[in-house]
Amino acid sequence: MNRKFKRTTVTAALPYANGPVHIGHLAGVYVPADIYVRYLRLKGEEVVFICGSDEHGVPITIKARQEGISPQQVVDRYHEMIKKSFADFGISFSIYSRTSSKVHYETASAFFKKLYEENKFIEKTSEQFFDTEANQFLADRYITGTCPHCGNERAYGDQCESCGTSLNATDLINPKSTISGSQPVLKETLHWYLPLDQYQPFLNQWILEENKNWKSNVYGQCKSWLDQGLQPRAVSRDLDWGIPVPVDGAKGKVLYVWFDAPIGYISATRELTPDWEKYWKDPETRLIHFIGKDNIVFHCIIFPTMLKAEGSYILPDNVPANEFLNLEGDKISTSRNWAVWLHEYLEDFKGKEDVLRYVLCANMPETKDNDFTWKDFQSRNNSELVAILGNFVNRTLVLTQKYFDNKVPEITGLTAYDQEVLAEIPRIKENLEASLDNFRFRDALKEAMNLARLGNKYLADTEPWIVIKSDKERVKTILNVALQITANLSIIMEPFLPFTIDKLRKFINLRDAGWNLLGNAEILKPGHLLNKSELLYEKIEDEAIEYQLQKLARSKAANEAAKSPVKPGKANISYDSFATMDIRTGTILAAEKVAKTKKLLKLTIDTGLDKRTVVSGIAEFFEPENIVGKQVCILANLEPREIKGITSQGMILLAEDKGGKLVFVTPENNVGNGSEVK
RNA sequence: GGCGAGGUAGCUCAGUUGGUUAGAGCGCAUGAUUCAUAAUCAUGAGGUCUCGGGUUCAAUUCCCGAUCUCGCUACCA
Repeated sequence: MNRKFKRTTVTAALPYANGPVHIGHLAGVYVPADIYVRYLRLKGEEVVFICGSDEHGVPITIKARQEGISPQQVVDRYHEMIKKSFADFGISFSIYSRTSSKVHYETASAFFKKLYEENKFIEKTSEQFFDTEANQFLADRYITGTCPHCGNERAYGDQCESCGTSLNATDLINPKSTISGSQPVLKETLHWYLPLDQYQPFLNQWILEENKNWKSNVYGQCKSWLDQGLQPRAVSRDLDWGIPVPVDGAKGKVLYVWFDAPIGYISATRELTPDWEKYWKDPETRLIHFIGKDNIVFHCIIFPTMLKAEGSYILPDNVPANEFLNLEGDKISTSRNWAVWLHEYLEDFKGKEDVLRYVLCANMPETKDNDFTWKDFQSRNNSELVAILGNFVNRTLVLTQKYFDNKVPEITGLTAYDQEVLAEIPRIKENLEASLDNFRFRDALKEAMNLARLGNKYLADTEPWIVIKSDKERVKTILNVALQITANLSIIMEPFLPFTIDKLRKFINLRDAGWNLLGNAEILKPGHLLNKSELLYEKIEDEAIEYQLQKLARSKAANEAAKSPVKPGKANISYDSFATMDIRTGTILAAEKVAKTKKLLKLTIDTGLDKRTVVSGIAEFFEPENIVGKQVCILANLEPREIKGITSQGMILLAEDKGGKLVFVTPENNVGNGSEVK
């Protein structure tokens, strides 16, 4: 669109190598990126399409530990799996690399080193848990202990999975290292921080002023971050899985995964070509990042800041982030196995790569979250791909076979209507280009389908199967026009449906048709011999859809089953430890919502001992006016704690059901306030 | 709670720099047609543009408030 650029570098978000790829990833990132890249290539533009596996970070080390294998084995497995399924699905990367590659280690190290040597980082020490037996610092996830909120003894350092509370590792009672089982100690550790705050003026200018044309979801999200004010962010971690910090005395420290991952785009380009610098440093190169909305802050704020700090790189021209795709009304979830996995789809629907590409493009979450349903998948296949595109092509080819021995007939004279129809093609091309140039993929696809609709209408209007009885000469022209439409379809559909177009090109015996031919009414010359044709698409029957729905139903059932078991009991304690808890009955005298919170109620409780204030996270389940006067149980000798500026003295006892719903533990009959519960 | 995005036909989504009859595809109804995978083509029904205020000659479009959905973020003793 913007003519000042000579070439384009397109990146697609690096998939995280701890699981396979699903339709959400595809619809959000890889399908649009691939369409865009194929479009540019067809136009003869210079473009590289960069992607690879993101293989560092704590979740991969945890998965490795759980399975008793090395992190490298985990990423090897998923890297191969992801790479293969992308290739089978026709995502046409120039290179699909990985962040555990040697080139990436060198690139990321050098990048860090340059910023370090030019004093672009700030250094800070902080206290973190350290395992003296294993001799290493512990990520929050590697620490378990007793949750100070619910008493669950197996809470993690970042979150208690029993009560859902997010924690700091230092909050845990009796913290334990999951590596050695020993009690970790707090120890000072040094880390490097990227001072994003120093780049705020630059970012404000660059994003808010110079890139107002970014998609509204992207621009809005950036503005929100910038308005809140940016903070320095650590770019290193104490971990043994990752790229070592290339600084003396930084033993046991690696680059934080979000720092090394985007550099992976650069590394992959280096791996692809010695001439990589022109794709990253030439101001005449246009850099485009395709990502999902969860990645906006990294690609619009952090990575550009890194590039800016480094100094020799260009910045992204656009970051067309998509929203999320839901599945049958529910959020896609890897852990809940609520997903359509690409590798499973390719098995279940062999030869139907383009059907999924089509459906995901037609229903792409461009401006808001969208829903994928199998019924919609079936309907788009049967009533659009089969009935409109496949059908038109088949009608045209079958008629040509029947009447003209599969040779392109000559034009014996174009009517005004013929000319009108042919003149539509350049108009469709123009509309489609305007859409694709602005990353409106759904519109573009619809426009491309309009050409097939035009073809069907043309045949219906000219009725060659009737005219053939009286005027074969006229039918020559009609089928010539229909064949030119078919040839044009084979160009305009190529970015969207590459597998289909492969087949179609063979049928019409046409090789190497570039974008510049699109709109041309003489692509197929008279006398040109066509090949034998087959159907481009077949109907998808109810059984296949039913099978997929049952598969999902099984996932759902498995999730329910996993949720139901009552949590395992805790270890025995002595009566004495129980007796240390002073649990009393009390009456709620007053209740009000704590301002600016979603869950908190400020309660005034008559405990018999005194009247005190307790803050409780129950606002989602109770209306303040409905609970005044209610008698409850309260843990009265819990250490007071300040919450949102209010000192909370004690804890109200509640029972929580499977769904997380809370109910009060209330004496069966009203008893005096201050009665002991034992 | 703060911030961001969104709430438009049965379904999935466009759109309106405020202006007479608000669009597309699918689905549905009726008709035409049979070259084609019962596919196609034409016509039609279907919308208080989430709700309530305000600005205006005029609001679905601008402003304010409410409400619901999604995301980021705070919070949960």
